[in-house]
Amino acid sequence: MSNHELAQMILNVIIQIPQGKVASYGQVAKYAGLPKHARLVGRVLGQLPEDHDIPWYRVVNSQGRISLKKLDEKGMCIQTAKLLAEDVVVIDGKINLKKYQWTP
DNA sequence: GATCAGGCTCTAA
DNA sequence: ATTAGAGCCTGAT
Repeated sequence: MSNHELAQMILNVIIQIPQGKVASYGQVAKYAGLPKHARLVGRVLGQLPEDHDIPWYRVVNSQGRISLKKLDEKGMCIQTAKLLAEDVVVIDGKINLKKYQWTP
């Protein structure tokens, strides 16, 4: 299958994350039917097309932390801000997964 | 926390 | 086509 299809599947899962909840990369990968492709999820998000309704900021790593690379300080800021705007408490780039992890 | 190893895709040579 | 390096990860040491 093409990488684009792959991206579609992943995005399709991500857009189903309800407001006020977050999901981990591995979780998204799993629900997209890609058990071990957590890293690919991150990659796809990084290469996002311009025409997206993707709440990428609701996707964090398995430890409830924001995994953006050092270069993306701004992106990280935006992500925390967006989450905070949705009633998700983010403290120093960390989220309480107990409360906010998405469980379909 | 920090480190290691495992697992998987992408890009470039 | 094969090889090598790197990446917005994960689970265990």
